[in-house]
Amino acid sequence: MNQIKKKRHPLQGKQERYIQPSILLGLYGKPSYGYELIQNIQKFGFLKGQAPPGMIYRHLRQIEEDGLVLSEWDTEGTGPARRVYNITPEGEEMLAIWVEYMETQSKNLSSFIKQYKQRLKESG
Amino acid sequence: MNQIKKKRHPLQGKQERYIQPSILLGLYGKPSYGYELIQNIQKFGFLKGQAPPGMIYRHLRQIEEDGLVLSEWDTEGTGPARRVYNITPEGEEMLAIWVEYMETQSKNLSSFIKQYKQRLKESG
DNA sequence: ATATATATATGCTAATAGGATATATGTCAA
DNA sequence: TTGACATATATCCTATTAGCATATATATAT
Repeated sequence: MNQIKKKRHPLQGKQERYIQPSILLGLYGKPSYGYELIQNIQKFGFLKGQAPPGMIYRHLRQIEEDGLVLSEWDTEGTGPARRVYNITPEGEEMLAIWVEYMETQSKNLSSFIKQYKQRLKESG
Repeated sequence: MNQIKKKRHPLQGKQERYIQPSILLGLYGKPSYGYELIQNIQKFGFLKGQAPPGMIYRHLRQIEEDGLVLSEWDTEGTGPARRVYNITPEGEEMLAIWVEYMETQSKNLSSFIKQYKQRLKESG
């Protein structure tokens, strides 16, 4: 009966998974659709395993509502119809903002790790 | 009436703020207490401005329940009594796990940024 | 006396994630 | 030709977390 504890475990809980910028970068330069993005987005490494479909589709509809992407049905080709997304100029701006933020995070993380190792050495 | 939109804005919404590892590193090698940690934790750069007190105290009690820290009241000295926290061995282990995770995130972020800049150059 | 800094704590609401599940279409093999 | 499977999108419910306000109390400075 330690599921309760496990649920509270920080590294099993909510982590920054960068789903929105991953979707935007996945669409940058090349239109795509939910199912394909699910396969591609995990390559960025922020998700362990496959991206949960429900969340990807929710994100896609949300960012379309926010004007970051535009979709249209693609009934051509094989298989079920696909809702194909294109990034908008607003979406590209948002991606740039995300990248700025990620650069800051990356620097903060490096600095944090450095400080940790310093203190580890001192106490070791 | 665009508060609704603003609330949904990703970079104004939930970001990874690394409060738990920041508290743990803040206690690593040196006991401290809530009010002091609030001042110190912002130096890591993950929070814009001051850390929200309510969240810090909630985190502290949570991680004590999880066995990562131990507290005792310090009624000596000036001002109101302080609940002084010490990190436990379990807390140090958890911090090490956090740092591992943060190293991974840092690498993923660098890689993401690199891919973004590559595609920007191609389309530019 | 009273305003301010120090110090901890709780309550309420909104946002997000997790996970299951529903629905539908086309392909392929027995 | 039917049943299994891959493709593809979408929604529902609950648990977790964040955001923010506020309560409470003590010491210090004016």
